[in-house]
Amino acid sequence: MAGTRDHDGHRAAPTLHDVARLAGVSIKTVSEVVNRTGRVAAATTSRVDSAVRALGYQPNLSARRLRTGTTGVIGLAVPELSMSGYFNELSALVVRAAGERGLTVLIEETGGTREGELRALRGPRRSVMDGLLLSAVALEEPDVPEPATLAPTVVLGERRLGAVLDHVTFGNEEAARLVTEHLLQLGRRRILVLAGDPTRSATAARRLAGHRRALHAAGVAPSPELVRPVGTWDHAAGYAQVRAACREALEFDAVFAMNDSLALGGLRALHDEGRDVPGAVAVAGIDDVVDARYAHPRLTTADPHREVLADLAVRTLAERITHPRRPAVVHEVAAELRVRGSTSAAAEHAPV
Amino acid sequence: MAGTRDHDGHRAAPTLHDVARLAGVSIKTVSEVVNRTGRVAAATTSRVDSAVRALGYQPNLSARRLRTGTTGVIGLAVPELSMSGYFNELSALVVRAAGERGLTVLIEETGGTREGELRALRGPRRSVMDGLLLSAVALEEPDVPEPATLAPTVVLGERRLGAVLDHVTFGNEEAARLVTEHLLQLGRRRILVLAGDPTRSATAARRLAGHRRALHAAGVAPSPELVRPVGTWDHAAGYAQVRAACREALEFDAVFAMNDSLALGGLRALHDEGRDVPGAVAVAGIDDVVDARYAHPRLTTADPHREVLADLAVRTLAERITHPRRPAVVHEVAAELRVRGSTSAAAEHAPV
DNA sequence: ATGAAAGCGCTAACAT
DNA sequence: ATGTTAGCGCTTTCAT
Repeated sequence: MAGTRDHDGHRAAPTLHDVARLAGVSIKTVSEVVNRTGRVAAATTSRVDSAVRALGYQPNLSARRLRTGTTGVIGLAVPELSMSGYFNELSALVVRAAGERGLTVLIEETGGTREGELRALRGPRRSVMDGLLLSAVALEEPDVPEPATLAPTVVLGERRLGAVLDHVTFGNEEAARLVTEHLLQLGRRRILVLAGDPTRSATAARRLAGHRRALHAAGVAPSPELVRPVGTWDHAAGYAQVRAACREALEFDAVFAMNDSLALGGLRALHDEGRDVPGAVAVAGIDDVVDARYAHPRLTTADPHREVLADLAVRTLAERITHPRRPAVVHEVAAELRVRGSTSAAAEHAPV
Repeated sequence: MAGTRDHDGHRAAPTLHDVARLAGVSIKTVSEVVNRTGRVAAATTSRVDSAVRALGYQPNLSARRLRTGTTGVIGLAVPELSMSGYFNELSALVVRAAGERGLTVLIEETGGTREGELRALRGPRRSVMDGLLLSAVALEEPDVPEPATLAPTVVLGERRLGAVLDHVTFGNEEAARLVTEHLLQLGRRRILVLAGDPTRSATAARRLAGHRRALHAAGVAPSPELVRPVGTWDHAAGYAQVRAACREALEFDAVFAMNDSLALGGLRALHDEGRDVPGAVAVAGIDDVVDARYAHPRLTTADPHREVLADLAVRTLAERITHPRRPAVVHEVAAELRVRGSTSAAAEHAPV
């Protein structure tokens, strides 16, 4: 019989013990066979293997973790898994990249707050994971616990948590600069900015900085009234702000959104207001989300190369897990401008 | 000193023992204080609490699980977390709903294959989770292990895994019927169907059945050439099939896509082909993805009420975890038609 | 009200 | 080549 029944008639999962008894060997031998470690005689191995199959034995990862500190589970903490957009796509890619390395991903939302990020960084959930990928937006350097205390951690996004932790970052400032430069080159001078709060989000701060730098380089004075704050970085916020700007008769000939969701919301608002895109208003975002490529018109944006980023992040974390004492590394992935129909009518009819 | 240093100078996480020593009590007392269980004197409690804070103690969930079989981690196994679309939004909602109940979500991709789903159902990862939410598309009833063997499991999607497991399903057939009826009422008779493989996906089979039922009820004969197979249910596939249909000069006055990603891809293809939507071709999908509401024109679709679904799923699983022996339950969430501009020009200018 | 100790399933010294 | 056993951190009976 596979396993033992508890008083309820419920069957407990078979353990090494059960397998050992069935195969007539010691549990150590079973452990070695299961993990393909140590040298076990071929005959014994196959006997154990069939016992494993007969019982449907599966190692208990909690027990293994308790003993060895390893589970094959890594954590991914993001501000929030909104319905659509960057973190959603990123986590899909992280799950994929992790899966390719035999790792499973535990997803946590931090809400983008200091408390949430601290909870991810040192909360009890850490004890089931081998390492953590943290998309930090609120955490400040002094919050980071003494490195020796910290289990393997890789920070995603702006480098802000000191030189102690590995970082995989994306050129946020560069991306915003590229997009803004592109709009300026098209002759646009009144660029509406859909901007996250730079005091609460490092990403927002970097992107705003890049935008300003491009304006400055082109000799265009920044107009405070063109910067429209958004709380959440989603379609609804982009729609609301652009719609409001139109109603207020604010003059603008371009929209630079800090991400594609905002841009797509803004695009929709412009349709509803009857403004021609890109004729009257050019629109661009950052992220190169899938839906950007299928919008009407297609959305010009900066591609952060999320696949590269996700793969690099998982690889860096895997490295850190196997080599906890190596010095911290920093990887930066460059952004790439994708010009499409929302800024250039010519680009709209190029091949997909 | 917080914790002990290992030979490497690396600091081990503090344990109940460390806290007990610092507070001058036994580890049992500490355990009771940490879990707010049993009656401990107020003075002792506060002494322990400050020791916990001083050391930054965090319970080791692997050890707890080993002892009690509980971690606060649940699994979510989906066919695949594509870049955008249904499962993406669903998992975001599940993570949210789980978070509200203090649960964390371990995400797994099954690839939509029998092996992948079996792996999720009985693989070693189960030993770190309290329960599993399984979006089964390939698994057949006989694959399901004897229920007594199985840890808490709730199946999402079509009811196909017998009466043994809890199911939270969505009215797939109903949804497809609603959408098709709507298109027929508009006078459309040549409906192009972007259809997943009904032999490989139960969802596809149900949706196709609903579509056919609506056709039949309206006395419209189904035309095999109008059913275009798609491998993946994403934008690219929808784009490719609609584009191909146009090039082949296939006549159609509507597109019914089995999900919104396909529909949005198709919509883009129609733009590129210069077909008027909804004038020449009406387009509708299923899922009510965020981007459907911001597409141009806005996409008519069937809303599966994902929030309700996600919440119900998590709640059902939580119930199952606390009451393993209760009889299995089935919940079905009804679909709701959302008429928008992609089928009705009038609807396009209604309030968002 | 608090403490001592067993044992969850596993790995890895240490024995044989 | 295989077996015995300690102990990872925790909860929980059983004593006190």
